[in-house]
Amino acid sequence: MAPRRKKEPGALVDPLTGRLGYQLRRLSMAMMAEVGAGLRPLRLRPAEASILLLVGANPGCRPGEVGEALGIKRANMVPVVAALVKRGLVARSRADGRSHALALSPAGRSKVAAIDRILDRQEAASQAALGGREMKRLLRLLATLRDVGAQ
Amino acid sequence: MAPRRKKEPGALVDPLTGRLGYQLRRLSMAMMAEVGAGLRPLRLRPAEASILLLVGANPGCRPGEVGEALGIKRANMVPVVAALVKRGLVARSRADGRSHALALSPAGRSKVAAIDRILDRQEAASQAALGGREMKRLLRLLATLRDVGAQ
DNA sequence: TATTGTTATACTCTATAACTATA
DNA sequence: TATAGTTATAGAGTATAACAATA
Repeated sequence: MAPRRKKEPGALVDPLTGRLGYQLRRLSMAMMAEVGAGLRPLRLRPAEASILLLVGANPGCRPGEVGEALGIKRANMVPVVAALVKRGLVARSRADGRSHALALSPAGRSKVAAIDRILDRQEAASQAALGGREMKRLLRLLATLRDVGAQ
Repeated sequence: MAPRRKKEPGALVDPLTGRLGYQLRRLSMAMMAEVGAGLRPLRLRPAEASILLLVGANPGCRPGEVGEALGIKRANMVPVVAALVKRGLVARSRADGRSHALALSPAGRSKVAAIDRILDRQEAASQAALGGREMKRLLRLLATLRDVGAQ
C-alpha cells in the first residue's frame, strides 16, 4: 500500500508533480527569483519594473489603471509610485482635480531600456532551452488558460 | 511615437503580454486563487494542503524534508505543522532524538481525499480548455524549463 | 561538527475599510 | 452618487539569525 521509506538518501515521493497549478507556481516563483536577481543592480523590484514598463508604454496613464492592469490594488500603488517619483524615474502631474497622469522621466526611460535588456537576456535562456517554436506554443497555451479563467 | 491616450475606454497597452515570466506569474496567481477558494470549505490553505499530500505519500517523513520539497523553510514549517497536528490531521512521533516522523491520521487521510477531488475537478477545467494532448505538452514544457533553472 | 527542530524577528506583498476631494 | 487617490492597518508569506538537543 503506502510506501515505507525512512532513511533513504533520495528525495520524497511528490504527488504534486503532475498538477498543472503546482508546476506553474513553482516555475513562476523560480523565474521571479531570477528576474528579481537580475533587477537588483538597477535597484528595482519586479513590481516597480513592471510599473515602469507600463507607464512607458502608456504615457498619461493613471495609477489606478496601471494597478488594475498589473493586479496591484490602488491602495498598494500609492507608496510604490511615490517612491518612483521621488527617485526621479516617473513624472506625476494632475490630469484633472482627482486623477494623476504618469509619464517616464528621461532617467525612467533609460531604466526601462535596462529592464528590457535584462528581460530579453533571461527570456533568451528559456528560448534556448525550448526552441522558438515551442516557446510560442507555450505562450499560446498559457494565454488560452488565462482566457478560460477570465471567462 | 508614443501613443497619446487620455480618455479612451479601452485598457492600456501591455508590454508584458509577450513575456513568459509575466504570463506564468499571472496565470499561476489566478490558478492559486481558484485553488484557495476551492480549499476554503475544507479550512485549508494551499500550503497546508500541499503538506498533507506530501505527508500522505511519504509516511514517516520529517518536516524538514517536506519543507525542502515544497520550497518552505524549516522555520516556517513549524507553526503550520503544529496547527495540522493540533487539528488532528497529522500525527507526529519521535523518529530519533532530534527528528520527527510525520504521518496522516484517519481524519488527515479523508482530508487528502477531499483535496484530491477538488484538484481533480479544477484540473479537469484546464484539460477541457486545452485537450489532453496539449495539457501533456504543457506539463512537459514546464518541466523542461524547471530543469533548466535547476541546472 | 553537522543536523533537526525551534524561537524570535523583520520585511515584503497583499487585502480591506474608511476618508478627501473632485466629477 | 461614483470615482481617484490616499491613509491606516491587518494578515499572509517569506527570510535570517541564533539557540538547544542530538547525531
